[in-house]
Amino acid sequence: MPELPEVNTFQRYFDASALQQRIARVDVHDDKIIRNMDGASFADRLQDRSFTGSYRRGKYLFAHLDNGHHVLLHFGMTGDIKYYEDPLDRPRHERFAFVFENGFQLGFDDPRKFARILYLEDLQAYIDSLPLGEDALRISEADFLALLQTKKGQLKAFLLNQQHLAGVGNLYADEICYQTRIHPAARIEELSLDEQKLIFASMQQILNYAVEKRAYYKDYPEDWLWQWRVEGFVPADGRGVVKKATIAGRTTYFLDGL
DNA sequence: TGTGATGTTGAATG
DNA sequence: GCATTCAACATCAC
Repeated sequence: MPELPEVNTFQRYFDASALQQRIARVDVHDDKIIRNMDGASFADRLQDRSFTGSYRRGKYLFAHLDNGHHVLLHFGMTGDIKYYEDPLDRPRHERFAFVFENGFQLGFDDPRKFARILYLEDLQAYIDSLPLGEDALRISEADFLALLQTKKGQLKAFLLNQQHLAGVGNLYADEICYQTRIHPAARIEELSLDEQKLIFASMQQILNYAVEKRAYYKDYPEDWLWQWRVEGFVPADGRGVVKKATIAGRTTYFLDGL
């Protein structure tokens, strides 16, 4: 699930549950997703610390610690967090959990283990090392248009590239193409200025709406592609037919025959 | 049983 | 240096 709106929802959940509490210990069941140290070291670094805030950029959530360091939570394809007290509520694929002194814990669940957890002493150095583009909901229209001028290639590849723009993933990229009625394989160097502005406006509208709905997709409008990712679907305006193909290396549902 | 899945990275190629 | 393609990562669900 985790694209920008989902990670935004995780952030709100994290802020509402995990801040300003002493971490009594960290239980690490599987340290595969902790990428820059082993589980014991990670637990050692976090013990007796507390989280004081968080910062999200794209799909990256940085948890701020009271010593000025950060913990990166990147959810990969299947990451999730759950705050609970009863051990019976432990997520099935919990890889580690921050155990707070109030008896509750924040478990990090991740069946596929594609998540990336890092203990960071220098947040900015890490972001610079990626490098990570501006957040898709914080970039200005002027900067977005200027960025587009410097790139070429397929629209969907651009939207998915986190170095250019951070936060849009496979499903929201398809949603943007669907709602703008611009083909995901369109070459960005051939888009008109109006089309470029339309993409920006649509991206803002879609991501803001999803954030507002806390990424609860069942509340998404019927005229979104979201629940119609099925070949053969014809939108209400009768423009095109939904087709499935691989574009920019990812499974893509798009309107064919525009 | 085989296939594909909301992400990222690194290697190879053009 | 860019853009593109593909394999790899690991597990589950259909």
